[in-house]
Amino acid sequence: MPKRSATAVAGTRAEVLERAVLDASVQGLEGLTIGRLADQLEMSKSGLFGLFGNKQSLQLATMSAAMDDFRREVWEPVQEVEPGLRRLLALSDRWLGYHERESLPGGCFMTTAMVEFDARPGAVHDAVAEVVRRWLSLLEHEAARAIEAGELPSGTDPRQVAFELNSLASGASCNYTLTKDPAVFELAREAMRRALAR
Amino acid sequence: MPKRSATAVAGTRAEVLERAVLDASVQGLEGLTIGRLADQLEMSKSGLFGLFGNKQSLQLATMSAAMDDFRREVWEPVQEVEPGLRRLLALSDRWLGYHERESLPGGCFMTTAMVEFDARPGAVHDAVAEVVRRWLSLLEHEAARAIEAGELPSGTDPRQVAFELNSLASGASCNYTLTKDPAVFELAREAMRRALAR
DNA sequence: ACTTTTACCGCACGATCGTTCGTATCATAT
DNA sequence: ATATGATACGAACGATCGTGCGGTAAAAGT
Repeated sequence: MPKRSATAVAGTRAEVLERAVLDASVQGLEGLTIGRLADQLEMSKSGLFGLFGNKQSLQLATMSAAMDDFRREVWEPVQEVEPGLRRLLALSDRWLGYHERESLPGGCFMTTAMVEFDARPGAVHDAVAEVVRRWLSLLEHEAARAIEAGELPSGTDPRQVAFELNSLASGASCNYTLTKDPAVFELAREAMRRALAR
Repeated sequence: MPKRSATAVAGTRAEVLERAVLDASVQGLEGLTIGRLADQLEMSKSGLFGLFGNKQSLQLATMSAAMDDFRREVWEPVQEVEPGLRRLLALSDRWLGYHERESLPGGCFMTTAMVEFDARPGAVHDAVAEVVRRWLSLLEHEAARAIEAGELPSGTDPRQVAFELNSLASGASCNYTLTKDPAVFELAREAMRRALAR
């Protein structure tokens, strides 16, 4: 006797992924375990397994879900701010806020996945690399608009801006998760402001 | 029949830890496996296990060994540079150089351990937190000397400097390990110089 | 009303994990 | 020469991992 109707499939998948994102942010994508996940959701291992086919697909889907959440919570809200410097400032603030309110118990998901798979070949590595590349591209693009508009000195390297903002936000998140000292967010806010005020 | 004399015990331990550091930089401290380590070193699982008593001790010893290497390769060489700004600049350069020459296949060990254990309670978490705290303290102390000497504007927050340098170096290492694009080190060098030239 | 598909389950598999135990060999001290 | 402690070994343990198989009940299609 199935616990859910056929029309609730997508619902089940979403529930699993929601839980998986929380789990993986703490234990890592490799530390994700089908058995533990099934226990937490009070469903069978094989049932959960069948939803994804293999662990790697679960890992990829989990990362995808985490990225969706990040995009929804951080990127999309600042799309109403005018492009360029203003948007980068708003983004920095919202980005840090996302980590500050502990949206994920294990801190920045992208950083966790990146550090975990940066030196391991495979499909997950490639997916992580692509996600990071795209995110940095977005930041670069926005920085480029700010430069065009004269809001940043001409000659500024957009990659430079993107790298600095990303490193600072990532560093803040890790540091906070480790120490639970919210003061790092003020340090990061200040540093990101300075990176955007040359 | 033992393969090594009793006086070579410390040598065996050192060999194991050397290998463990390389392994853990890629697989993480949790991904470290006694069996795999034993295979690589062509010794028995139980023999290797006995050297440490339990896995957690192996993890702690491995991190300690990695930190020793980092201190030897990065921190100690710049002790001959005069304290303050000059030393911070030399440190930044040497720090990035350490990662640039791929001293560890998995990139920055401290970052790997930090991201892996930041949200998991236990002895390893506490050890990582202590290592990070001490490293940031060193950076802060050096920044404070630079401020005293007037090499950085008075009113500068040493914690701010330490946080920025650490985030940038860490970000550069992760990014490089993921993409193998050495250009990120130039971005990091530039950013660290700017963080030290206010 | 009957078939097919979907969604899930229980069970079991081989592999690998950390760990324990008993034992054999060497270095050293007596 | 003998006893002792350190070092490393092989074998085995219970647990847990990802995964495959066969079945069952509900939903969907006809």
